[in-house]
Amino acid sequence: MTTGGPRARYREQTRTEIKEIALRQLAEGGISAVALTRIAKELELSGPALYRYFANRDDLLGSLIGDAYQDLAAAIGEAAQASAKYTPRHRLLSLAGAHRAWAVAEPHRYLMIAGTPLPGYSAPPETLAQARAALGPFLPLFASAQPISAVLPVAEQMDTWVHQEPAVAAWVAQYLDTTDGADHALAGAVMAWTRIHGVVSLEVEGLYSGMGHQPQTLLEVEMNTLADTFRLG
Amino acid sequence: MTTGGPRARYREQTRTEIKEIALRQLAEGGISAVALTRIAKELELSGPALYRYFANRDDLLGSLIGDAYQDLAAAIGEAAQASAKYTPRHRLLSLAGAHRAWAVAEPHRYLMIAGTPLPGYSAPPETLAQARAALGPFLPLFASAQPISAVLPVAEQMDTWVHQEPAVAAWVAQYLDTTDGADHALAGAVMAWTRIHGVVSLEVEGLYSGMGHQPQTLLEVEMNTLADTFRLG
DNA sequence: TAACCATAGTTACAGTCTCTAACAGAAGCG
DNA sequence: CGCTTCTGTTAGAGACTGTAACTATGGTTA
Repeated sequence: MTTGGPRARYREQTRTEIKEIALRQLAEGGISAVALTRIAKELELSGPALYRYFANRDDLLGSLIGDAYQDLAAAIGEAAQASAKYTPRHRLLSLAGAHRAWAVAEPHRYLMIAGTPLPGYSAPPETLAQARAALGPFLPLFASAQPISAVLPVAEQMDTWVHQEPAVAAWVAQYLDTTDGADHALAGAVMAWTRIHGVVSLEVEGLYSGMGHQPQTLLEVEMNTLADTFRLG
Repeated sequence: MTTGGPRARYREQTRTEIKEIALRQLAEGGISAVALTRIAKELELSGPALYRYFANRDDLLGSLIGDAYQDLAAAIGEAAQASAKYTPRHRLLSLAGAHRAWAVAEPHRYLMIAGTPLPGYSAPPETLAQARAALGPFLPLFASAQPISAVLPVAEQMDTWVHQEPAVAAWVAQYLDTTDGADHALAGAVMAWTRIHGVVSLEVEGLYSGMGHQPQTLLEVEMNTLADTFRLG
């Protein structure tokens, strides 16, 4: 679609080069280490030239955030494919493990999407879709679940949500054959996401340092107890 | 202790004035909005004067982080006192609610301690103690718990931890009369902390926006299921 | 009381960074 | 071939952190 002339091609290539250097800076020094001037220097360009490719620094970071979301969603999607034939409980552990593995491998990118939001940055509408792409593979695991009654308050809120917003219903329909059990599926997905984020963000932020447990083990326990709560097989 | 002459008093007062302005900047624009030059301008001082009071920007932020930890720990401690006579399950909900209430009331301060770590900032040793002060009140709730077997992997890791590090044993002893059940207590506290962080950080970071549930409800469900897992009364 | 000196403040400046303005050259397109 | 658009340049404004060198002041002490 954007395959215009050779000019558009060159433009796209320069954009990716810029992003590659930005990713390296991100990996080395965190988000605040991403500096347009130093990227320009490395490309042997002069500072303002970069503004031909990204409107400003937030635009560049937003692009990185979008890529990161997509990568994470892809990693989870692959795990979902690979584990499709196993039990829901097994698949839940698999998806959670894939989520954590990605985050641990790319801590700064994970923090960019799951950590403190940028000061003035407001996520573009696509972000919502990308977040839902990452969450979607969790839905089928809980579709036919029979959660214990303690979960009902959340399931009820999910029920009204899916009935009020057609976009949500459409999203759920992508991952579920029937819309039956959408409330349980959404409740399970949100709770899984929440617990995974709890374990993984504390690990990646280094707040578990000096504590005597392995995040991997904790994550497995969290997912197993969640599977119990939803009475997964 | 630091009550030296009048000079030390004035110094301390200026430090708190600086921190007050910094807190306002933090509340208004997040951590990146805390700027020494603008603090100086507001105090009608010239920029470099502030370096008499804080070695550098990280030093100032570190001081704010320490205060925030202490405030959060105090809020949780108060909730523990106020709910001391109730059931462990009720107390767990109470402590979690206090944690969340503090975070929602002071989102930027919460993100400062629980969010993306500062680039070059490495927490001073006191931070560990402060984190443990916030976690301590959770310990007694789980001291005599009989968790389901799924939790055992974590409890075992906690057991070796408390046996290997005397500092941890001492910390646990502050909140538990007996060191019996320290493994369950630590496992429960860490899991509670993890789940609370999961819910609250997603809420504060705005990642729940556009989702059809109330964080408060979700937090209660998370704590109730945790209480189930530990078979709390 | 007078001298002293640590402290709190100053200006000047170096260096980094974002981003705008004005302009120059070159590649593509009709 | 000429026009236009895109890509790049230099110059510079403005915000920020942090250092260096210097000055004034007020508490402490002989």
